[in-house]
Amino acid sequence: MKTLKYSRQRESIKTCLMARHDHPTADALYTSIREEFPNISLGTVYRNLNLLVELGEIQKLTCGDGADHFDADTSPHYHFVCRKCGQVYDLPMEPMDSINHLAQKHAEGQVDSHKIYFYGTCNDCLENN
Amino acid sequence: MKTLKYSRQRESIKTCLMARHDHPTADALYTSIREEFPNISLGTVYRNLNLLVELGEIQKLTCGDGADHFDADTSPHYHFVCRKCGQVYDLPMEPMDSINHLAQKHAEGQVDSHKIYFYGTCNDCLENN
DNA sequence: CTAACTGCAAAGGTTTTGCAAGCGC
DNA sequence: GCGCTTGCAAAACCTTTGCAGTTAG
Repeated sequence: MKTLKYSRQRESIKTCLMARHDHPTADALYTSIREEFPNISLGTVYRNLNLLVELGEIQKLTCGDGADHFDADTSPHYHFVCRKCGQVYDLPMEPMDSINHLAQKHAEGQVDSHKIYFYGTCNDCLENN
Repeated sequence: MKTLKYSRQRESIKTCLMARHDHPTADALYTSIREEFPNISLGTVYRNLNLLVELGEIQKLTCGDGADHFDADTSPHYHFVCRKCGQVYDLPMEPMDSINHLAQKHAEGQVDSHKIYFYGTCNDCLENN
């Protein structure tokens, strides 16, 4: 077990992610952070995001558009992904705790968690046709 | 709209995928197909897999382990992903058709479909500790 | 003959990693 | 000072693409 040390970069990455609600990719976050730390490297952003995911302080979203997205909200909730623009939205609906047990009955193993992604077209893309 | 032409390679890719139930990655499928077509290229495998996905004949699974997996079963069903070995299993549970409507009430857009991935440890990995 | 398809190889995009220097404790 | 962290750059990895040759209709 390795001991964590404070780092201004990690602090900033977490703060910045908590302040946004658009579930940025590592690269988008990197662009933001560079306003405060012009010399930070993309490798550092990735290393810290992975570290924060391991610590359970943030979560990684793999919604199928190529790059992973990150979310500072680790409470159970679901996401809506626009297939046109790729934007990822929080979905303020009740988490379905019971479906882990439902899945458990049919799974060939121990079920711990689940993720749900809803797909469709967001209002912005519907309007701008 | 472009017209499709028959190709032995595409035929073989689909047949091979239908015969397996382990949701292979493009590369794993490529290795299999090479037994029948030693000269097939990975690019051809990707091109045809994407084509088959567009046609709705197979589906792509993005479960978060880096590479996409493919599934010849396009009927609505869910998947169980082992976090230890990365194996993807079919989950023979009832599809929850109603949750699209549930999500629709809270979504900032038009919801078309959803995917659910359950995560945990598969029996093989539990046994081999 | 024409347009779709192929193999090959190169390029593209995302993420990880090795290394020497820097910094927290 | 020790060891975690950083910046940089290279590498690894997965997927797409350009091209010239092949094949189905």
